[in-house]
Amino acid sequence: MMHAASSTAVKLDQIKVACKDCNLFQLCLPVGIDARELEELDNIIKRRRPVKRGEHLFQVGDTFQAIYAVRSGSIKTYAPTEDGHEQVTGFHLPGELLGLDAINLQHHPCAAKALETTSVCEIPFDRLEELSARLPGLQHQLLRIMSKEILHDQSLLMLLAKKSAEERLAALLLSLSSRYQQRGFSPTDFYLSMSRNDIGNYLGLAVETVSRLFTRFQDEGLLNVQRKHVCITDLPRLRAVAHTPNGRTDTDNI
Amino acid sequence: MMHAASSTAVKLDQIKVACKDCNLFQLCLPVGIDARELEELDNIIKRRRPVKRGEHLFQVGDTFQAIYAVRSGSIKTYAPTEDGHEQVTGFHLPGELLGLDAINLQHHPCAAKALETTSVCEIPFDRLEELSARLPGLQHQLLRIMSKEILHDQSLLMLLAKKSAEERLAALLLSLSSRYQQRGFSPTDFYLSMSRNDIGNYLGLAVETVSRLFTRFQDEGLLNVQRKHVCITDLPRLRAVAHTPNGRTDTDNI
DNA sequence: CGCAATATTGACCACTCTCAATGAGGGTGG
DNA sequence: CCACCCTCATTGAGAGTGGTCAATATTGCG
Repeated sequence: MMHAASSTAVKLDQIKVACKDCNLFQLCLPVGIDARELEELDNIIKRRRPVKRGEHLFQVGDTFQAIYAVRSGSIKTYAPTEDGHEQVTGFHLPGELLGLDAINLQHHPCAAKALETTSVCEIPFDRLEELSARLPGLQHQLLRIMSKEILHDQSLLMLLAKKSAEERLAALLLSLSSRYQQRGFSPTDFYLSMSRNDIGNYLGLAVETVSRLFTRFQDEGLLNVQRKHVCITDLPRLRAVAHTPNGRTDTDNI
Repeated sequence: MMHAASSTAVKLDQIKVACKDCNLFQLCLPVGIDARELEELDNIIKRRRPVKRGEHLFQVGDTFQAIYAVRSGSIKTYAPTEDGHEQVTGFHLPGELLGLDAINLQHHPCAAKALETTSVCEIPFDRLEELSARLPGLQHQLLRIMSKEILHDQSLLMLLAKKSAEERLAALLLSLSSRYQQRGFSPTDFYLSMSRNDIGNYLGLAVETVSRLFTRFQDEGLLNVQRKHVCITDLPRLRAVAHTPNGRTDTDNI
């Protein structure tokens, strides 16, 4: 009995760790999902072999089968525009989900490419849907997550519609900072896995503008930047530049 | 019996009509929801007294209780920005839902104001969630709708990040055109219920720019515009200006 | 080591914003 | 019914942010 109990405890713990590792806590933690339910959720999650830099997790038009959670590394999603160019729609760091935009049409409207060696969890969507029909808590979380995604996009809209180049880049840096911090990494010292091109594309700016802004920020003593390595030296002043009131803000969603 | 059958038929028909009227077909039609389920859905929908021009359906920060479907009229949603201004996040025409961005935080991140006398259906969200846990078809539709919303926002992102003022306004007009057409109204002849200010705000442009573009489009023979009344006279060429390949496009989502 | 891709920096210019004035509706009250 | 006002829309002139083009520097990779 003792043994059994212990074994169960270990098992549950492993599940929690795996789940956390997959960063699916956002799927299960916030509202009550009990141990059995957590295990059911864990059962449908597949681990995939790591995706190498430049490889695609999925391509535009691929039929939709699963959503993905980044475990480590980073992914960029981008969509082709009518005029043949592409628009970067997001950078996905550990703990973040991607693929939710494919549910409606059952195929991926954007492609997902690894910015570095990246490991992800794959969550078959039909099984998730099935499961969430049985677990109200899970259904609720799923809806919350999708709502959060909508909110995120809306805050990006604001950024693009109203903010200057300076404010946009500052906001992106603050967003990365806060997202890294949430995952236990340094909020002031991190590597940009994406190119200047990706950043410019994402923020609706020319590469040259992004480059100039990085040097300007550095000249103004806000940060040190050396190629892909960024070290924010004056977070409060960077927040001022972004015009986001200090403390936790919408930038969490950028 | 005859009587009973007839009565049932009428009842179902009424439900369908009401449902269509509420434009909740998107919630139930596309995938199989049977008559009984349709009735259950219909039962939780509330009709509200019409909202007059300038009145709010909800305010920023209001606790989230329901999502809304526009039956007739039009609604604009807008969010306050940090610097005290506001950002218009969407125009909602008959048949379109609003409030999905409030699910995550349980309060409305944006306000909804009627642009004209507008009637809406109110769908209490807790009851919808409850119902969709029992009806897999409904759950699926709900997720699809939210995914569609995400897709919509992403196409807007592209608009704001990459397109010129000209392309933006053309895209908005085409979007309105196609949405009116879907509802059985003329795709070339309609009233703009929103002000130039709202349009500019939404598209990330100054009012003056919007105004100048309207006159330019008119001078170029693309449309006639007189205050709020727009008559598109050269749809193909307007599409060319928007740089959206002809036929049905993403603009449905703008 | 050399090529290719990515970043940085500079000069110039265009698009769009800002500021300012005028014009057009729409409602209210005299 | 008209005068008035207030909001909204239009139009013009000037300025500035950010884009484009081009050259150079740096890094990574075969």
